[in-house]
Amino acid sequence: MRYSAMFGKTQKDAPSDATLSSHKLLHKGGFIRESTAGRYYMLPLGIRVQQKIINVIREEMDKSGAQELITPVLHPLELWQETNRTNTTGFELSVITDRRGAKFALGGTAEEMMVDLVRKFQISYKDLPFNIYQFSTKFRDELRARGGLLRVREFIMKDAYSFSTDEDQFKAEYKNMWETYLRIYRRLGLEPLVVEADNGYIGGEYCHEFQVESEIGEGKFFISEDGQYVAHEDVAKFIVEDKNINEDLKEMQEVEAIRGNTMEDGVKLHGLPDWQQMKDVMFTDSEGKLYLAVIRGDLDVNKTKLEHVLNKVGQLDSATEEQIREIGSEPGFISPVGLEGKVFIVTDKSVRTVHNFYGGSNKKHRDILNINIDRDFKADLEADIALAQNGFESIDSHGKLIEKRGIEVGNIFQLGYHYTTLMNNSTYTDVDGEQKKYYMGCYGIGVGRTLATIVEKYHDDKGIIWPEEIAPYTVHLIGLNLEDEAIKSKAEAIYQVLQKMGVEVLFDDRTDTMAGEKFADSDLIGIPYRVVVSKRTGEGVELKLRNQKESKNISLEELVETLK
RNA sequence: CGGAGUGUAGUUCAAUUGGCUAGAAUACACGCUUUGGGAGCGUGGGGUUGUGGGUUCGAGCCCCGCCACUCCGACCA
Repeated sequence: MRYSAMFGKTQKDAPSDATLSSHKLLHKGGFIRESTAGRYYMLPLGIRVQQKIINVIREEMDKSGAQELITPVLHPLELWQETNRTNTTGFELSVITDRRGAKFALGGTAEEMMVDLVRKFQISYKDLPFNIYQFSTKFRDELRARGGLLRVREFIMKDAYSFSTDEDQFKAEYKNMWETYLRIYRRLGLEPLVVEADNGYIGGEYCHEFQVESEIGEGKFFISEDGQYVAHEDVAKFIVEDKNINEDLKEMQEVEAIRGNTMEDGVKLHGLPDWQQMKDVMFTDSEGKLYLAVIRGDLDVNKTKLEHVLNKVGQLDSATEEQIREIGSEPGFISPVGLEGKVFIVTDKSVRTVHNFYGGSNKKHRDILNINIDRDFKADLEADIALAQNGFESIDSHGKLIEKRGIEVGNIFQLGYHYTTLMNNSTYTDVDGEQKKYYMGCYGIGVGRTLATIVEKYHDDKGIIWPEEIAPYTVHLIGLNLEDEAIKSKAEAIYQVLQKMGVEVLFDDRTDTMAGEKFADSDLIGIPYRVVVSKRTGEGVELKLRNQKESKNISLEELVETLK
């Protein structure tokens, strides 16, 4: 490709609102251009990188035994109604209506479509297991797009769906995908951590995220000191040590408490440790039913865990002050004592590590001292609903938990019978002639996000440093002094030779551009091999690798040998 | 959805208290010059100041509505 003919040139300035390196560099380098929030044009340079990433994923997926196909972008809305996901998805479904009035969802994920496709066939147990996947544009009406390509509203995703007879057969495929993903990311120059995570609206019981460690990442997770336990904040487990559990139970006592509504206010007023305070957080579901989460004062409630133990995934919100007052309590002074029967009380296991809690009384400016579970109130449910924090002790003696941030570049989900239970006729014929439900899994990789993550990891202050496997071109050939016919024809000749060899070359053939500008562009674009032809290079050329400082002069033969 | 903020040339930004034909840099086009780290000179094109209304002799600037975008949070991969 001749630079002079390429659509989409480099640019000195990045948009003023771009904050991330990947966003700035991809914009300046001429890889992407903004359309509206969270939607991007992918320019010729960007497409080449994207295509190479896709090819790596495709090769490894095919090697794993998965089979590529494609589903329509418009999903009949009835399918989403069948699984009751028109309301429960985390992202807003975009729905359009055709001229006959038929409604379609713009696909954000394709479980329903794949199950619907599979049930159109007469599948026997002999056909199982299989794994089908696609690359397609996904639509997610994110509340807030951000960070260049990292969180967008339209993006290409590789999504795979496995169908198995049972959990055992599925687990083999889950492991297969796990290993396939690690191979894919290794080829892309990424080393993600595999993090236990929450299934969210996708459904199913367990899943893993592939997180590339990064300060700009949105996902928070924990890794144990020995590296054996890696879990997302939503699901991370930890040991809650006993506090004053040997102290005798004292008599409950209501006292005046002129204080503010925060935990600190309580600590200050009573002069007692924060862990002895009872923290009470009120939640409501979509029907207005109230749930009181009770936890030790030094811990926080993990809403995801709470939703799971209540079987209300994605359905809980903080209760409003009005709702709290309606049941006879008071914001900032909530207590489980006296609320039994009025709300559903869930206590964290940490409530059993402390005696003689202090906390609110459901009355403004009145607190209760020496609250004890069982004696003074009863929980409707006891569970682990606590949020992990940096430095907490991990379970199973893996050491302390270390907090990390990461970019989630992919995930693998166990779906089990979730979709095949909700969708009619999604069955295969087993050996005994019975119709049985499929055991499913799904596996996603965000292509654009992966691309941006690679840039986040591979760049310097001058530009991108693409790993060779996915660089838009292998060689950036720079011609200087091109007004000199001899030099010009030599550069042209090298361009032809490399192309004939099958080497992908971007040839900076501009005659009206300063040398410095060409070098700056080449650093910005980040192609691995920079080859300069000029009056200085004589019979040979100058070769410099983008990831190295030194350049060297070599002969044409050596160049050909290097790039073979 | 809550809080904060911003919309002026393709881009980055100016424009005094509300006052003359809305400027500069960069990018783009042409000419000259120049070719090892974003060079120089000259000329030129490029704006319904997001949008609709209002106040005013006069609005880029003040007021109101709407739209878009950004940041923080909530939400979510």
